[in-house]
Amino acid sequence: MATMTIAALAREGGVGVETVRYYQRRGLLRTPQKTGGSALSGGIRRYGAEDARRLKFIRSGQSAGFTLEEIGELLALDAGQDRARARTLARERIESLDRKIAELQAARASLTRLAEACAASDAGPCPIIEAFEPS
Amino acid sequence: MATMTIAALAREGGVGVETVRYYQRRGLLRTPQKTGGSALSGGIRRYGAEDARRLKFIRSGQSAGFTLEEIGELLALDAGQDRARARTLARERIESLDRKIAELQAARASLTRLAEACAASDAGPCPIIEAFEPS
DNA sequence: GTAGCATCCGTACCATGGTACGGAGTCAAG
DNA sequence: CTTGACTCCGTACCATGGTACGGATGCTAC
Repeated sequence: MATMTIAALAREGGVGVETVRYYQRRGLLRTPQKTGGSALSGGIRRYGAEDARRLKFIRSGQSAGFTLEEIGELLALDAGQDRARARTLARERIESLDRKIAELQAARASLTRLAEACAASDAGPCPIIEAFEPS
Repeated sequence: MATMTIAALAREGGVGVETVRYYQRRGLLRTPQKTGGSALSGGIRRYGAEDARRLKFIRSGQSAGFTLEEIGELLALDAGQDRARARTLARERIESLDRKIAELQAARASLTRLAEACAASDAGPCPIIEAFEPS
């Protein structure tokens, strides 16, 4: 249940070794006991499927726009089972996602207009700035 | 044509004075000549509608996901009229926006599922992590 | 038993996009 | 002609999310 080296774990999660260590420092991933090693020094830490799952969760949370701090809170809630708080976090994040999506769609529309206008004629000023102006 | 103080310009653009200065340092906004001032010292810089327009463009560009560096390039292109490059930038950014929008929509769907599952029962583990797992 | 990797760990550094500080100068009102 | 708000400018600092360095140790294969 704990067979991976840190490099294998990082590969599983699609991140670098240094990033795994960073998440450990941030308290998002555990730092397992070292196996082997002579009494008081050395040894290698080994990771298992649960660590990989957590790491993947962190990445998913990031792409959902959570900060690492919020992800930490979600992970804590997962353990503590504070359902109300979890629902609140989820709702807030959904609202924030909706705002961001609308914003990006508006930006996309502006840019599309720009590209079309720019492609339509080769004379006159390219309406880059105009495409962004409050329409 | 150049009547605003830096604070008025900042207010117009919905940013802070320090942010305007930062954009000047980054070369995104001009730093106009000082008016008044005794020969070699002092005076106040004044800004006009064109500056406000540029500032708003910067903010729009940011919400479209351009970095300040890319915005700088767009502003330069606006002057230089390199239409091909402008179109390329716009196309790339649209593709990037599409990817990002799809990602956020996927995240939203995940979170919605989470919230529903979490609301549906008050027993068992709240499926926070499960909602994010590769579905 | 040693070469040649990988791991461990602390610490330093990086990019991005600002925000704050502080002292000197400026300007408008009273 | 002073007070008080604003400006100017350099420099320092901040948060976020990493990335890099380097010496000591560990592990594995030959």
